[in-house]
Amino acid sequence: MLTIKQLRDDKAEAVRRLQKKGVDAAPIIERIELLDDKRKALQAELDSCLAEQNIAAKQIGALMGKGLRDEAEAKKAEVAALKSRSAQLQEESKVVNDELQATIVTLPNFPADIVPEGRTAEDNVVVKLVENYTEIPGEALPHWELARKYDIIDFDLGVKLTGAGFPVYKGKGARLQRALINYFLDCNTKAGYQEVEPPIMVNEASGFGTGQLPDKEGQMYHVTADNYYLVPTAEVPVTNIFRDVILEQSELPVKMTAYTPCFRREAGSYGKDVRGLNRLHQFDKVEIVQVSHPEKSYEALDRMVEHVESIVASLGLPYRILRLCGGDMSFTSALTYDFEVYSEAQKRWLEVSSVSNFESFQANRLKLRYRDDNRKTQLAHTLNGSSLALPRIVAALLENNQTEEGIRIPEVLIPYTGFDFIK
RNA sequence: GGAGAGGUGGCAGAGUGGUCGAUUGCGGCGGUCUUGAAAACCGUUGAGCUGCGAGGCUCCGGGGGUUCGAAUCCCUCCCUCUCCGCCA
Repeated sequence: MLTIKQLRDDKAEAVRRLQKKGVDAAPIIERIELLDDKRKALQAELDSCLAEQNIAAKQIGALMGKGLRDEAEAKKAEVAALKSRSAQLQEESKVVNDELQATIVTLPNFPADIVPEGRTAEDNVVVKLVENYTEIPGEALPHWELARKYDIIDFDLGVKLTGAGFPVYKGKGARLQRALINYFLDCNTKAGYQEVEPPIMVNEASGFGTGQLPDKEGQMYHVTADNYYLVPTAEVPVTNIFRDVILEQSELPVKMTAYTPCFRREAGSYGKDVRGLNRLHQFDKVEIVQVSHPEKSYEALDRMVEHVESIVASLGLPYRILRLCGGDMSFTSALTYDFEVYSEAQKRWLEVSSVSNFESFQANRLKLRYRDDNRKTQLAHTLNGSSLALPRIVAALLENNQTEEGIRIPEVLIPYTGFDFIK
C-alpha cells in the first residue's frame, strides 16, 4: 500500500499519477488527509491524557510510600476521570484509524511515468518482437493433441486423480518438466540469484504480507484444518522472508530464486482460454525476487527483463515483450513487462512471464526496510518476475517444434533432458 | 495423538507489582592505541507514532481483564521447544 506521506507530500502529483490506473484519487486523498489530521489530533490528546495518568500513578506510589493514604486516595479519584476520558479517546481513535487504513488500501500503486496510457490489454506496448517462427510441416497440431499423440501429458488421468487443471506428466513429458525447472534455476543462480526452497503452504500472516489476503482469498486453496494456504506463486513465501525485516544498506540488493508448484483455484474461468496447458490449477514455476535500494530498482528491473529475455531467447521460441498499460497492470505494480511466446497452433500469444517493480508498495505492507546513510530506516523496493512459468512454455515448445521426427528439444535443454526428440 | 517447558531488544539471556523500554554478555557502529590488523580500553547502539524542538505516547507472542500503577498477577487464543508414540 501507499504511505500517507506519499499521498500528502504532493497531492496534485499523486492524483495525476493515479489517473493512469483509472482512479479518481482526489476525493479519496482528501478523505485520507482529513482522517489523518483527525487521527493526529485524537492521538495527541490521548497521549497527553495518558501522560497525566502516568505522572499521577508515580505520585500515588510516592504518597503511599510516605504513608499519606488520604492524599493518595484523592489522587486515585483524579485518575479515574482521566481513565474514562482516555478510554473514550482510544475508541474514537480506533474508529478513525480503521477507516483511514481501509481507505488507503483502496488506492493502487503509482504507475511509473513510462507506463503507457490505456484501459485494456489492447493498449499494452510491444517493446520487443522476435519473430523466429518455425516452418511446420503440414497442419500445426495444438499441444493438447501432441500431448496425447506422444503420450507425455495426460489430462484425463489428472481428472481421475484430482480434477480438471491437474495434469499428469508422463515419461518424456515428466522429464521435460524436470529439465525445464533445473535449467531455469541454473540460469538464475548463474545470474547471481540465491536458490531457496520455501514451503508451499503459508500461514495467514504471509497471505496478508503479499496482499493475497484479504481480497483474493478465493484464488487460493485453503487448508482449513490447519488454516494454511497453498501458494499461488513462490512470490508469497519468498517475499515474506523479508516481512518485518530491516536490512543493512550493504546487504542490498538481495536476489533470490525459487521453484515451487503453484496452486490457483481460477474460479469461474472456462472455455478455450483454459484448454490444455493454457490455464491450470496446479503448475510449475520458477520465480525471481529482488529487494533493492529505491534509487536502483528501475535499473534492477531492466536487468531482470534482460535476464528473463535471455532465457526465453535461448529456447528459440518466437516471443515478444510488452510494457503493460495503466489499466492492464496489477494493483500493486509500478511498472510491469510481460513476456509472451507464440503458440503456432492456437495462433495466439501466451503469457509466460511477468516482471514487475513494486517500488515501496509491497515493502510498506511487509514493513521491509533498510538503514540509510544516517542509520534511519527507509522502505526498500521489491521486484519479482517469473523465470519462467512452465506450462505455456511447454505448450509453445510442443507446437513450434513439431517435426516429422517428433518434437525437437532446444539445444540448451538436451543436457537436462538427456534426449533430443520426443518421438 | 499423550505429557511437560517456554515465548523479553540483531542474538544469547536477566528481570515475578512502582525509579524497567528493560541488568548483563555477544554482535553492530564510532573512537583511542597501531604502519595496518588483532587484542585491550572508552563511548554508543530496539522499533513505531507525534512535536520546530525540549519532549510526550505506544510496543516484553496476540487479544481481554485486575490495579492508582503490569514484562511481572488472572483469563483466553496463537506459536515454539523437549520427552513419549507414529512416521518419509
